[in-house]
Order: sequence, then structure tokens, then C-alpha cells
Amino acid sequence: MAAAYNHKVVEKKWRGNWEAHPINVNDGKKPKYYCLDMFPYPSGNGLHVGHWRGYVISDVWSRYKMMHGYYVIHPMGWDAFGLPAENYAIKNGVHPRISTQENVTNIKRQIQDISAVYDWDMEVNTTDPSFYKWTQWIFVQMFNKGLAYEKEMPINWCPSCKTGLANEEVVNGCCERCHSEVTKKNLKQWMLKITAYADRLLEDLNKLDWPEKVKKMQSDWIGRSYGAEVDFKVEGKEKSITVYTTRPDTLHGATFMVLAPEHALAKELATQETQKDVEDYIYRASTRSNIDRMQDKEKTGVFTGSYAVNPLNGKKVPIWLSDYVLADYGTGAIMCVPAHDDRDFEFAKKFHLPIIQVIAKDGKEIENMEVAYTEAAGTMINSGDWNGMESAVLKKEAPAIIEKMGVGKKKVNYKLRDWVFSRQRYWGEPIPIIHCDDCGCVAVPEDQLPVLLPDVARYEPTGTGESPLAAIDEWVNTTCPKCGKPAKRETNTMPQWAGSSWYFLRYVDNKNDKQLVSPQRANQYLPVDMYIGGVEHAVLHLLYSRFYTKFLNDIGAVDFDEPFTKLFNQGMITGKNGVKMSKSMGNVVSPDDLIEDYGCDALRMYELFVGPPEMDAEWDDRGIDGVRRFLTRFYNLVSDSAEKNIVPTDELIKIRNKMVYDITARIDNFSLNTVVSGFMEYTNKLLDIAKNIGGIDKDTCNVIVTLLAPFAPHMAEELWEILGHKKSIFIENSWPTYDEEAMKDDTVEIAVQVNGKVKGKVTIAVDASKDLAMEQAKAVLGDKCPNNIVKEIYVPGKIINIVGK
RNA sequence: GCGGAUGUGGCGGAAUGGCAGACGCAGCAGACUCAAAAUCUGCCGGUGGUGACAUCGUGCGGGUUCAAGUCCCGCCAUCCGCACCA
Repeated sequence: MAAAYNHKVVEKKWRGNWEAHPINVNDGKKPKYYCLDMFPYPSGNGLHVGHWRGYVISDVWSRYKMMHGYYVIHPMGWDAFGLPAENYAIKNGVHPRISTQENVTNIKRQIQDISAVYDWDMEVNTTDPSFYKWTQWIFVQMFNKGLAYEKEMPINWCPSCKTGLANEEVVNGCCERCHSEVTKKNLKQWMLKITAYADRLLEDLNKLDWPEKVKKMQSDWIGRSYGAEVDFKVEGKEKSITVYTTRPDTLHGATFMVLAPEHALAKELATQETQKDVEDYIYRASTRSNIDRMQDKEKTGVFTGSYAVNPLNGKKVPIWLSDYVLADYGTGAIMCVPAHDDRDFEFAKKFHLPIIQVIAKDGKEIENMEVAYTEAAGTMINSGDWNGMESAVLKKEAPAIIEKMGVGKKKVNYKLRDWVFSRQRYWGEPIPIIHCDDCGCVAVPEDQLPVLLPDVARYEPTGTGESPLAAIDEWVNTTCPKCGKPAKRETNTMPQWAGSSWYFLRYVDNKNDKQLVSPQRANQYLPVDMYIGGVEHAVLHLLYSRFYTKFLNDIGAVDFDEPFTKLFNQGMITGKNGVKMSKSMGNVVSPDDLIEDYGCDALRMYELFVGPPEMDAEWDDRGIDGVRRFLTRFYNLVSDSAEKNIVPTDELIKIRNKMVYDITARIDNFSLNTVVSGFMEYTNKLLDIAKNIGGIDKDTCNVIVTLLAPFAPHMAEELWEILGHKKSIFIENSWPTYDEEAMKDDTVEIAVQVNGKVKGKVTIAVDASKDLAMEQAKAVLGDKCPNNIVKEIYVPGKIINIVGK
């Protein structure tokens, strides 16, 4: 009997060995495989078992690929700039640089406890000047290409974080970080022209092996629509209003027009009689938050007193203002066709505006219309020259027709907005721009990068729309790189997402001080083959990274234009009843104690066993006992057998081959929870055999230990050594293959059904003939066999079903 | 409102249209033990029956099929995403 398994001793031993003799080495001959984790933000709370899950999945996958002969790029780093670090620092009175460093140290220790094959030589930290030098460099390149520009406009503002936010950072009208209600603030901002890439970001989704859900979220977020801009002349004025519509086919049914209250002409259109009401409405709209506007059950609005002219039929249409029209989409003005649009219909009903149907539904006009008819299906009516045309056809042709008539033009619109890139906060990369009275905005010359984030006594946000950096005169005041005159530095910093938009490039060349990454290395090791992380970044980090990569591709920095070929979103680990783990709920489970009590291998396997990797799962500590018991049984089986010379039986050979086949197929399907249960099943079978014949053979031991290696690497190494091998299992051995012939069964037990219900079982040859099968089935059934047989079904190896009356 | 995912024992979950509940947790009984822990063995969806067995059973209602957790149609519930984008 071998000594009992002691996880503390064994795991410590192998971690030491792996450090001394790395197992994932690049010999220059192996093909590469880049398996990337979404790098963590080093929070003061440390990791919980939910973070572990994704890291375990990616490590199992990395080791699996290693055992298939790949050089696996599996790096880790720290996304350490951004609001949370700063808020934590403010709350605890510690400088962000210090608290971040402490947190990195702690989390790094926790991550090393996973015993993943991370290559720590590749480590990056977004707050390291040698890293953010290149974050700033990319900004300068964008600025030079006109993709980074300054603009004053009302932007989303978080009053609690006291900073502007990107559209992507506003969730249900609230700050993505702190959940405070977001307001609007007029600020001069740096913007990134991500909209210039809208089409490519949308179309290249087709190239990606990503979850459909994420692709859908991105394509919805980009929100491309095809339509037309149409010009309506304002009656009695030398002005016209341009509207955007996706339904130019319904233009004859436009009975009124609505402008956003923020529209440039809104005030001007008011007449003497309406002036007060119009101004009141505009004022009220400006004071309402997004949330208020969203919760509106009923439409509000005000008539300006002015009319526009429908360019097709010359009819007068009243111009209204309403906050259901968005100022920053399209032209901020719409034509309203109440008969064929739900929102316009509701507005028309409320304010008693005319409704003219222009598409026949089921060939006729609807009497007493109660809901808008929104399908583009039917023949045009009440539409002058267009009468009799099919609306579906017209919808496509109308933009061209309108363009020919000179009253409008074709237009493609996007929901995607340019990226608000300035943050009025301290803990971020300074935007490398100098403001000169004569030269305007001038980029900091590349040889002067990085613009170091200065030390500062007070890093609390000011709330005024200026960053705390603005208070440091000696830093702000500089000279213009162009003309040499006194000038001022830009004091806003970049958002959290700046560093994470390109960090995956830096890992493979993290010490390069000449380039952000050498093109040779980038093109050799990238794109990322497998990216593993939570779904919460679907329209944030993942969209920004794609944008950055496409830009870097355009300026020739890299050869590829998509960063992540395959994406896997692991499900969230929650506490009891699906409650998200959080400090405030007091339901956070730390991996530290579990490693101590059960060992890293057991925790790794339980993280997988807890449920399908892509689904959320409720954590229950008790389940880990089962995995630990399995590991002990597995260890005892192999270590006991190692000392014996068991001759392999046919049964052992069959089980071994089946196990290789099964486990491999399940890993390839990413069904990692059933891999663990598969190990248990096969081990239980082998234990039964071992009980009868004293153990299992050496070959089977070698194979099953190899299969276990990506999952429980310490135990696998230990057993590999016990089995007499000298080198690491990951170096000496590769993934086992199976012999299809050897795993075939000769006979099989199949169920015998009568009218679809199981009434008995027969054991027959796998390829038995139908006659033989039916004969045996009837013998088993005896008098349960129906007298009048209508049909006999026999699916070899599966089922026999006798249908009777 | 629109879109997506999910729904199976006390619990986590398994099941290329072919014996529902694998595997594990919890529970119960037994073995070992002075005892406990650990370990091992057995039982473990409901109802009826001492029992072999019968019968019902994968959110609900229909349908297709020799056969449905799985496919189709219509609902319900929960979760997630988007949310007046004209």
C-alpha cells in the first residue's frame, strides 16, 4: 500500500519543479497557440472562486494544447488604471500607486496558487510608464490621422465618479461602475472616431468564432440602418429641416414633424403665441435625466406654431417638439407617419393629429385604426404617383427616387457614437496633447513619450469638469513643441479601457522600448487563438480592442485586423440563490482556504465540475468533497497498481481506449464538467476490475494519468514519477490516442419496447440481424408480446420496438 | 415593448430523436471501530403493492413520430441584453 496522498507536500514539490524546469518552452519549431485570459483589475478584495473559474478553464485548455505539441502563449498582467483603483485609494487614504502595487502583489500570489502555466516573463502592467508610453503613442497616431479630436458637447456625466463617461459605460441610465444616475454635462472632450470603423466592425464579426450572443450585442450596438434624408421646407422661412427616415416609402403619409427639443432650429420655429410654451418645454427637457425620460409612459410635446411642406405632395405639416426624438441620432428631426409607426401613432392620438394610411393592409384601408401598421408589406395607397407599388420594393427604391427628385438623399446611419475618451480623473494615462494659443492642439512628440503621470498630493476628483492634474501648475505649464511658446498640457486622462484595448499585443514583446510590439513578433504570435473571460465586456473592451486592432492594422503596425479569433465566455459563479458574490452581501468564497484544505488540484476540478462552463453556477463548498474523494481513489488506484505487474486484460484495454476517446471528445466540446464526471465513471469501473485482479496494468496507468494531467497537474506529475518516469509528464508525454478497433464492443444490451414502453432487455451481437434480434426480443417478452404485430422496429445497438394493436 | 438564454429528483447536474435522472452532494441503513472521523457496501423521483411489478413523471397546453427532456406550434416563469435609434 502506497503512502496516503498529501496534497500540501506534493503540490509544493511540483510547483518548485516547474519553476526550476519550465514545461511550456518555445523551441522555435512548435506551432504557436495563444490562449489569453481577460487580465484582472487588481482589486483590494482579492480573487474569489468565480475569478478562478475562467483561469482554470484557460489553463486546462492551455495544457491540453501543450500536450498536442503547441508552444502555448499564456500570459497574465494587470489592468491597473481606472476608477476603482482611485476610488479605493481615496476611501482608504492611500496613494493609488501604492495601493495598486499592494493589490497586484496579493492577486499575483492568488493567481500563482492556480498553478497555471502562465509565462511571467511576459507580465505587463498598464500603469507602468514603459507600457503606457505606447498607450499614449497609439493616441498620438490616432490624433495624426484625425481619429482623435476635441469637441465640446453634452456628454454623459457621472456625478458620483465626477467624470464623463462613454456611451458604452452607461447602463440603463446609470454609471457602469457605481450605478449612480448619469446626467448630462457640457464639456470639451477628446473623442475617438470609432464610427469611422463602424462598417468594418460590423462586417468582420462574420470572421469571428465568437458566441452568437456577443456578436449580436455588438451588431445591435453598432446599429446600422439604411434609409434616406429628406428635406422639408419650412413654410414662410428660407429654411429647411432635414429628417432621417428608414421608411421613405411612407413619405406621403407624413402628417407632422417632430424635432428634438435640443434641435438648433427649435427656438426659432416658435411663433409669438407659442414662444412661452416652446421655451418652457425646451427648458424642462434639458433638466430631465435619462432615467426620467426612459420611464415616461406617455408622450409629451409642444407645437412650435410653424409648418413644413411635404416635398412630395406639397401638404402643410405642423412642426412639433418632443423629447422622444433624440438630438444626437440622425438629424435630430423626424417626419411622422402615424399610420405606420407605433411612436408616431401614439403621439398623433394624444395630440389629435391626422393619420393617413399609405400601405394597404390585406389589400384594404383599415377602419378605426387602433394600432399602427408597421409592416412594409402591401400595396401603396394615398401616395400619388406611388399608388399601386409594393411597399417592400418601394422601401428599397425610394431613397434613389427621392435623390433623383432633388428633395433628399440616401443615408446610412449608426447607433454607434464616437468614443468619449476624456476622464476628469487622476489615475489614468495623461492624454499626450499640448494646447498652444497659436498652434492649437499639438501632440507630444514621440521622443518625449511617455508623458508621466505626476505625483500629486490631492488626487480626489474636483467635480468641476477639470481633472486634479489641472491644479499642478508646474506640470501643466510647458512649451509648445511646434513654436516653443508657453503652452499648457491637456489635463484629462484616458479611460480605463485605453490600456486594455491593446495589452494582448504587448505580452509577446513586453520589453521592447522602440516599438509597442515588433511587427515580426506580433505577426508570429497573434492573433489570439482563444480568449476566455466574462460576457460583461461584450460592447466595451471587446469592441474597443477590435477598433484598436483595426487601426493598428491600418497604420501597418500589425498584419491582422481582428485581435481574438475565438472567444469563450465562462458563466458567473454566484453565491446561494444566484446572488452575485460581493463583499457587501458577505457571500464571497475565497480560494485560499479551499486550497489549504483540499489542494489546488481538487479546487481546479471542482471549478469545472460545478456546471457547464458557459453557464452561471451556484457555489456550494460541499461539492468539493466529492472531487477530493475521487482524486484520492484515483491516486490509490494508480500508485497501488504501479508496484504490481498486472497483465492487461481485454476489458482493461477496452476501457482504456474508450476513456481516451470519451475524455478527448468532451474536452474538444468544451464540456469540461462532464470530463470530470467521466473521470469518475471510468475510475469507478477500473476500481471494480482492480478489486478482482489486484490492480490495473501499467499502460492503462500511464494513459489515465496523462488524461488527468491538464486538470490535476500536480497529482499527475507525482503519479507519473511513481510510474517510473524521469521527466515531467508535460515534456515526456503527449496526448494519448485511442484504437477504434480495441474499444469496440461485441455484444450490447438493448431495451425491448412494446408500443414504445420498455418491457425487457436482450443482450445480442452489435451487428445482429433483424430476424435474430426480433426472435430474441419475442423470447424475452413471452406473453407480453402483442398478438397482432403492426410494425417491428430494430435499430442495431439502440432499440427494439414492437408495435401491436 | 424588442431580442436572447434557461426551466429535469431534496440539491448541482447527465442524456448524436432510442432504457430519463449518468456522475457528484446531501440523506438513510450496514461493515470496520470501545467510540468518532476517515474508508468501504447497499438504498435513495412520486403513487400503489410484502414482492416480482404496475402506473405517473423532464415548466404548461397542443402536434409530428414506432419512439420526444430532445423536433414543430402556442403559452407561463426566471435571468440577461437593448430600450423611443424614426
